[in-house]
Amino acid sequence: MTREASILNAATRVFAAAGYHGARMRQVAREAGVADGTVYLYFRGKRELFVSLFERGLAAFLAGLDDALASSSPALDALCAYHLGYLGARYELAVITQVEMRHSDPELREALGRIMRPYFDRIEGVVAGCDADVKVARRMVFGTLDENVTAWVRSGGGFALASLAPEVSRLLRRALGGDCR
Amino acid sequence: MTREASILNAATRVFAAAGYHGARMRQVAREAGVADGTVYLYFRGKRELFVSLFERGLAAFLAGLDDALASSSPALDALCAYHLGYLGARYELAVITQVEMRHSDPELREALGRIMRPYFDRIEGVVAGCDADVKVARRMVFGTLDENVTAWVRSGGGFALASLAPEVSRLLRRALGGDCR
Amino acid sequence: MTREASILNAATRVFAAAGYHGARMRQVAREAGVADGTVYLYFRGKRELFVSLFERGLAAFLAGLDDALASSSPALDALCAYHLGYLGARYELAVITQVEMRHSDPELREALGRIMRPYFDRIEGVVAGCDADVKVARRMVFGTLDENVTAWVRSGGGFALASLAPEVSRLLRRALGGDCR
Amino acid sequence: MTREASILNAATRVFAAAGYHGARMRQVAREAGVADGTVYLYFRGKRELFVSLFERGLAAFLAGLDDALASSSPALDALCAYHLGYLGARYELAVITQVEMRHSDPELREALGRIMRPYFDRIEGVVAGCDADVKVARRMVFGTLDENVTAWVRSGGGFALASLAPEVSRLLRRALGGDCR
DNA sequence: AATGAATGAGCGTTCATTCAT
DNA sequence: TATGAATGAACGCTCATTCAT
Repeated sequence: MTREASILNAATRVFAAAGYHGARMRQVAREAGVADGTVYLYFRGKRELFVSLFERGLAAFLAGLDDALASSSPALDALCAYHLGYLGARYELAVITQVEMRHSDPELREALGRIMRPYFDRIEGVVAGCDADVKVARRMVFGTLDENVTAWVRSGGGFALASLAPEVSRLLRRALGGDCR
Repeated sequence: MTREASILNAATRVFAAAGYHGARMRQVAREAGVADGTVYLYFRGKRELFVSLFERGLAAFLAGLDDALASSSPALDALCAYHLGYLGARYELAVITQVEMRHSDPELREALGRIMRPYFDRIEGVVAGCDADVKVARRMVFGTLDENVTAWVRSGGGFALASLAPEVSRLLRRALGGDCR
Repeated sequence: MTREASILNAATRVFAAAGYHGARMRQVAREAGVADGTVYLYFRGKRELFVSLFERGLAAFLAGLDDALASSSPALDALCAYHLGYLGARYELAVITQVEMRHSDPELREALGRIMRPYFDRIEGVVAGCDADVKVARRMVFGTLDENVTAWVRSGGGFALASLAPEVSRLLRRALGGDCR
Repeated sequence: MTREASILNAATRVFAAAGYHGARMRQVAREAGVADGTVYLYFRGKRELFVSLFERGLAAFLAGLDDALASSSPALDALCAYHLGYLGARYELAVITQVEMRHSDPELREALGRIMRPYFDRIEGVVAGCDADVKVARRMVFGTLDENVTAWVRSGGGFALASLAPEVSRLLRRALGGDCR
């Protein structure tokens, strides 16, 4: 594993456990097995480390999403199953997503918003053509998925997140009208 | 206005403007027109101040909710209109809700979860009897409303939040099945 | 002694012993008998503390200078005796003056230059009317005095600085022409 | 140009621009076109690099001084003209001299003092035999020259330093008595 | 000789909270 | 109750130096 990967792995654990503000760069370094200063050779600072983490997490998520949407239908079902399945298998990533995505630091929030944009676009692509305002529909889809992830995280991962997919997608399909996808 | 109310008002402004971590107790005191130490005569500390704010905000919200649900139907429509109308008229409260509700501090998060519980119960009451898993349905309703509030806050209040209510409730009604309420 | 005075006293010792860059705010606080944060209640930061020190040191110096010039003549002799006598009795102030007055930090240097200006003006007042370019003369007077202080500081205070005054002023008087003051 | 010379050249620029404390070894290496570690093959560390710079600067200065003193008289005039002319043509060297010669780091200061010794000896040789204490006279000569260089550096090189030589040496000659050289 | 990735000690400053008045 | 001066623990980041290659 490269040093950069070690640091990102460590950062995932530390940010998930302590949150952005509670996370200590020293602990990231320690858990990555590098010196404090080494982290700064790979990332400009705490914020860039966090944003990188988020960015790569979403990039990996999106990379798999395309396959999932291509190989299964209806697209909405595939999306729900993928979203819940992906995060349901990555508790720490889910925690980071839930806890930190809505952040009070304006620059950080702006960066995270930018990163999420491509996912929102995919969702809008999926709901386009349904009998629904595309933005409201997108917010419904994302909000519903996200709120279920939140509940799962709040429960400490106490149930199988992926098992919610059928009911979630059934309701969403019904919401968006019978024959849009 | 009592001193306690002054402090809570000031805290609303400060927390909304700067977020929980960015907020300074000194500024709360200053804006409330009291000395630094005085805040601690009314609230145990920063966290309790924030939680109190949140608690009272939700209590007021819930107080009006009952009337709204009683005076209009279907209940789901009333709920959506009320949620979006209430926060759409209280930008700072909406900011606080969105930005800070999912928080990394475990104790704080736990407290906020406890506070939200009664609202979740009302929503579950509204969706009970529908053809849907009650918890998933509740998460869909809240997640959808919440995500629309988030979008509104992100836009800086750039549109009329309440105007989304018809479309939001149309989709939610359809999701939950024709004849549940 | 007020807290502010304690801090300035401590700062004098610490800056003299370690220089600006070597000085530690923690040690200033410790020697002043206050907590780290207390220093920042009285001074905005390290630089302002240093500049304040310098400023007050020069203000006190200038306050006495007027009396000295008024009560003895020729003015040039009075000036030399006062300069060498004053710093000769204040080793730490002399160290700070010598070591730190020409500083590489541009903002700091600018501030120190501004502070010195009034003294330079007095010197120019003393040499005005002599058969000499007033600026060059001022630089000669100050440079000569200053270089003798430097030598004294370099020697660790190993001789009586004030005892140089007669020879210094004799040479300076001769330099500036017989009958200017 | 040898690597060592490249490094010294780069160091001159960097130290002059940023001062000793503001200078970064990395930038010296970068400007010299070598790797960070390479600097340490030629100089033990930052301090030795700075001292070497100073040492060679003064050595070159002194090498020319002998010729100047030999070829022109009176010696004092030659000295002044040479000092002001030399530094007036080497702004960066002048900056380094002014800003850093009186330094708070005790070891560094001691080293710089040792390096200056030969120049002081030459000056004392020039003023020996005058009607003046030789040390006080030397300090007057050096202090006057140095203070004029300081003023020139403070002005950002805004006038011709060498043009001050006639007035400076006129005053110094007068100070030291008519017939010493 | 040369490289440059890695090190890790070190520090100015902030701010929630306390407590003597 | 109210004050606000005082506290002091806590932390992100820098940078001179090292050393395996």
